[in-house]
Formats: sequence, structure tokens, C-alpha cells
Amino acid sequence: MPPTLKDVAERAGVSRAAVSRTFTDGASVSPKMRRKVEKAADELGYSPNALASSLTTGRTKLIGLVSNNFHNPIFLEVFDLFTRGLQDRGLRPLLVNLSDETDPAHSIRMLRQYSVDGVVVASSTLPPDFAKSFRDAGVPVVNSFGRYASSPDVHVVGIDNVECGRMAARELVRRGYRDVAFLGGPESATSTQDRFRGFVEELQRHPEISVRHSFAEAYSFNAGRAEMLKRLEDRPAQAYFCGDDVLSIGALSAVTESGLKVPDDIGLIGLNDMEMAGWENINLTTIRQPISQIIDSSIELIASMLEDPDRYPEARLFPCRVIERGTLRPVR
Amino acid sequence: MPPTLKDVAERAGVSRAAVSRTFTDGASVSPKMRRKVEKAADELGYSPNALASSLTTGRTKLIGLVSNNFHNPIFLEVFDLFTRGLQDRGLRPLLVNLSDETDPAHSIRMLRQYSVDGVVVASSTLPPDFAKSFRDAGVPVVNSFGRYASSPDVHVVGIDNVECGRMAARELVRRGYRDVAFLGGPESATSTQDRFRGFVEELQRHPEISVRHSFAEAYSFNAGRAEMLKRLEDRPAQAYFCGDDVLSIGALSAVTESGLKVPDDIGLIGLNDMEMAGWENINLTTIRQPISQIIDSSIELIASMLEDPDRYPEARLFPCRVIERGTLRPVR
DNA sequence: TTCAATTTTGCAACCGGTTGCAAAATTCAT
DNA sequence: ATGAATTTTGCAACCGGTTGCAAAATTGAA
Repeated sequence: MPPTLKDVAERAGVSRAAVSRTFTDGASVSPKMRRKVEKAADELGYSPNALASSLTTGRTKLIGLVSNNFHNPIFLEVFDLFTRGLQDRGLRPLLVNLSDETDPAHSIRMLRQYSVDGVVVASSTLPPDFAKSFRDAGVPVVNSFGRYASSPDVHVVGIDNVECGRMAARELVRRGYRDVAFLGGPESATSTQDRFRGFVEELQRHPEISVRHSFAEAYSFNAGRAEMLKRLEDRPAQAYFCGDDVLSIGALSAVTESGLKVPDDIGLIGLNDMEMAGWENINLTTIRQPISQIIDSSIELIASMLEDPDRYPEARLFPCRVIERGTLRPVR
Repeated sequence: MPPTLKDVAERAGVSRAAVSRTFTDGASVSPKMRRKVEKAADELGYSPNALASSLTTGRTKLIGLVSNNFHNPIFLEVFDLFTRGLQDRGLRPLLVNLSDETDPAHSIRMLRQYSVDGVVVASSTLPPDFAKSFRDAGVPVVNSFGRYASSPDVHVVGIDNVECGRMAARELVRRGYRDVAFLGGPESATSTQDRFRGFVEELQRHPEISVRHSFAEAYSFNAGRAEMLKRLEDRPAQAYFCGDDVLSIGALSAVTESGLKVPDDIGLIGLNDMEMAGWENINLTTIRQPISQIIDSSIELIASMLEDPDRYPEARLFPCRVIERGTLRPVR
């Protein structure tokens, strides 16, 4: 049992309030008193119990970090950046893995029991309602990598997936592909839906270009590979915009495995620019999602909501850009 | 502000103790009373404050999950399994990212402030002293993927890295390689040191086989690739045992890039069997580390320490085995 | 030195729960 | 119906802190 406030107070021969104040900044303590208390605290190895103080202050500095993407390597980068960024601000991430269950009620109850000061929902696949239900429960929430809505109920930080779809389409057009396809992630993911929509929308402006689409079962290597193998059975398209990088890498593997050449026979463009996309043996042309900016901004936003919980909801969108590597043929 | 015990008690017209008891299992409450309280609680949407109750019970159900491996994709699997496993037992992972700093004192203080019931140190690179300092601070701790010591100060769950080194050596010998090398992770990592030791030890029994070694800067693709490129400048060995899979993949990339064939010109064997190792475009022969078992066992162990904090320290080691794929030439 | 203004300190109540103990209520045997 | 045994309930103190308020101590001006 670690020493408590009372122990320190007794040893220093002062009141408990005095001890409390020396550990609360902004409180009025004389230098003499501070020295006495700090000496006693040091000798005892005291450090204040954050949970006990949260009872009266109403602040735990705990932030729920909720995600269901524990299989996409890019989320390791995401967790790294989130944990570092939160730590730097003195906040503590309480990690919640949603992989097993999709009922928000359970997570909400749990996070409320732990009195988290706020919640970050980091997912590109959950419906916006999920994040909204936190807000409805009165918990400050930011939805990172979430779906952009023109009138958001909840803070969203991420990219404009529809615009990314358009961007991919423009890129394929620019490189002279005439027969293109969308190879999406799971059809239920909001990010898939939006990217698909933008892609098709843009290509409608080019009626001479033929467009097809299909959806993989998950944002994963195997799903991408399996789906691409199916496409290859029949006459495949000239170029594919894949739902994300890991899916692209699966598709890439399927293409080379079947003896075709990338980008000569088939072009591929991904989305995310995860570290792996730049590996020399993959070298994927892709659309870069600025995850570091998204995360910094998310953290700043959730931190500001601790001061002002009713902050008017906003959507913060960061532009993406094409990173040219080796899986699309050069512009003619 | 969510409803409190007092609110429920008033609405139900009973004492606060009665409400507390209906939410504490094992406590004596009549069915009549329970119904009354539950009704009031439902109407108010009450759920007990875990942090407040931790004050008196001394249990937070918070477990510190400490790691410094936020760049190796296998750790996404690790976090996935840990969070799921802990959640299943009603425990909550408080994630601590050690990437920035190596001073344990800071993390220990922080985790004590949050009164975590226990700590899991998940790292194959931290020195054993790190985990030990938690134990010295009176916090139950399990070191997962840590270094095995014959007289451990602290619970260790993982693999026998020395034995893995021997296993790799035996495998290369068995396949008739006569000029082999160890391409390790950072020399400071305990896992590197142990794997190296086992590898050399085993090969001393085969004086006819030549052995060399070098160390990459990190367990990462780029470090593996860079180190292998250097090796390729001069006359390379016939086969390399790489520190881990991600390093192997980097090395593999360097080899193929330089126009050599794997496994015909150069053989490679990794360690971990991360998901990616099985991808068709990588197809890495490797030594499988049973991470799921390691994690289940770690969780079971930390959970048992909540009951018995002074449980006598033990080392739990799980056997590894070679997974044959395409980067070592077949046995003659 | 004296006294008002200001700062520092301690008291005591409170945050949201839990729990030992004794009183009240219920059960059960007679 | 009676009284002992058992169960249920409430009281009140406590967990480890914080904070409004008033008393005590210090500062500063005259």
C-alpha cells in the first residue's frame, strides 16, 4: 500500500489540505511549506492518487481510444501516434477493442464507469451513429478517420473519401486507362461507400471509359488477393483502384502470381500510403492519407473539448495526394 | 453529470448502502429490495462509478499495457490479443507507449497514480530490469516476450530465444548450408543477444561450417534491407538467420533487388511467423512464435496475481517450430 | 510600533462509493 | 402465538483526495 496524503501530512506535521495544495498547481502555498511537504513526500515516495482526486475534480485525464481495426497494419501507426500524442498532453489512453462486438451500449457503459473525460473513435468502417451515441451519452467524442457529413452531429477528423475516389479516377484517366475498376473493401464500411461514390461520379464525366466494381470481404491482404484472383479468371480491367493499401498489396500479389506484370498488364492504385507501400519490393502507387495530421488534430480537438464539452461540432478534412511509385503506368 | 448512488437511493427510498449492495455481487439483498433498486437505477440510467469504488475496494481492474514496439506489425496482433483477452476478463488496458523514453521511473509513477492492479510489459527488447522495477514498486507484473532467466525476479512468458537460435542453426545445417550468418536486430535487444548466442553455440558443434554475424539498427524493414545491402557488397553468406520476420522481409527485398534468387542463391530464415510472412508474395520460411498462447498465458498469470500478488515468480516458455515456406532450399 | 491588507493555513464538508456493526425484520421450530 | 436463529437493512465511518470559508500568520504602509 503506497503512502497517502495523510501519511505525508503527518510526517511533515501539517494539514492534509496543505499537502494537497502543494501538489495542485495554482494553489496558494508558501515556499517554506512547499519545502517541508516535498521533503516528507520524497522520503515516503508519495505520489498523489489520480483516481481519488478525479472524484472531486471531475477529471480523470482518461481518454477512451476505441477501434475495431486491429488487423490493418496502418493502425499500428495510428495507435503509436495516438498514444504518444495523448501522453504528451498528460492524457491516458484506455484502449477498447471493438472487434468482437458492435453494440455501442456496452462500450459506452464501460467507459462511463471509468469516467473517461473523452473518447476517440478511430475507425474508417464504423457507422457515424456509433460515435454519435457517445455524444448522446454526454461524453465528448471525436471520430477520427470517420465519415464526413455536411452537418455532422459529432466532431469528425479525417479525409474526404468521396474526393479521394474522384482523385483516383482522375489519376487513372490522366494515365490513359480506358477500362478501369474499383476493388473496394467491405461494402458496409462507410469509407468504401464514399470512395466508390466519388470514383464513379468522376468517371461519369468520361462516358468513353468503362467502369466496373467489386468488393472484398475485408480490408486485408487475403481478401484483396482472393477478390483479384476472381477478377483475373475472366478478362480483367486495365487498372484497379483498390480500397486501401493492404488490399492493394493482396491484389498485387494475385496479379504477379498469375504471371501478369504490374503496371504493364494491370495498373493498381491504393489508398493510405502505409509504411509498407514504400517498401522496395512492393512499391505501390497510392493516395497518401495524412494520418499524422489527422491524429494531431484529433488530439487537439478532444483536448479542447475537455475545456468546452459543448463545442460546436465540426468536420476537419485533410487533403490527400497521389504518391507515385511503380504500380501505374506513366502518363503518356 | 451522471446519476449517483445517492440519487438512486433517494428515488428508491432506501439507504445508499442498499443500493451499493445490489450492485455488488455476493452481498445480502432481499429480492424485493433488489427489484426496487433496479427499477430506480434503470429509470435514472445509473451505473456505478468504478473509480470511486476502487477507492475502498483497492481494485481498479486497470492493467497497464506497456510496450516500446510500435513499429513492428506483429505487435498489432499482440495488442489485438491482449485487449481482447483482458476485456474478456473484465480488465481494462491502459496503454503506455515507451517509444520516447526509457526511464522506467516515469511510467511507474504514472501507473501508480492510476492505481493499476497490474502491469504487462510486452517487449522483446527491453532489459529485464525494466519489468523488475515494477515489481520493486510493489506492482504485479508480467514480462511478455521477455528474456528468460533461470532464476527470474519477475514472471516471464515467452519463448526460449537461445533455443530458437539453436533451432535456426540446426535447420541451416540440416539443409546443407556451409557458410551461414546471423543478421540480428539491434545488438542491445535482449532477444537479439539470446538468439545470437544460441545460434553460435549450436554451430560450434560443426567446426566445418563458417559463421559470421552483423546487427541491423532496428527490427524494421529498412534496417534489414540496409544491412543486407551492405552484406551483398562483398561475398555474402549462403544463408542468413534474420533477427525477426520484418527484418527478413527487408533482407529479402535487398537480395531480390540485387538480382539474386531466394532460395537458390541465398537462403533466409526469419522468426515470429507474422501474418505477412505467409503472404504469397513473401512466403518466408520462419520460426513460429506462438504469440496467442503467450498472450493467453500472460493474461492468466496477471489475473492470478491479482488474487495472490506475491505469487512465486516463474518463467513460462512456449516451444517454437519451423514453418517451411520458400526461402530456404529443401533438405538435400 | 501599529493596524489594515494580503497571503497562508487548517477545519470540515464533500466527491461516489463500501463495509463492519448493530438494530430491525423475517423465518422457522415449537 | 412465542421466542430463538437468521436474514436484511441502515447508520456511520472510511477510502484518498479537494475546496470554500474563516482563522492565523505574514506583509506593508504609515
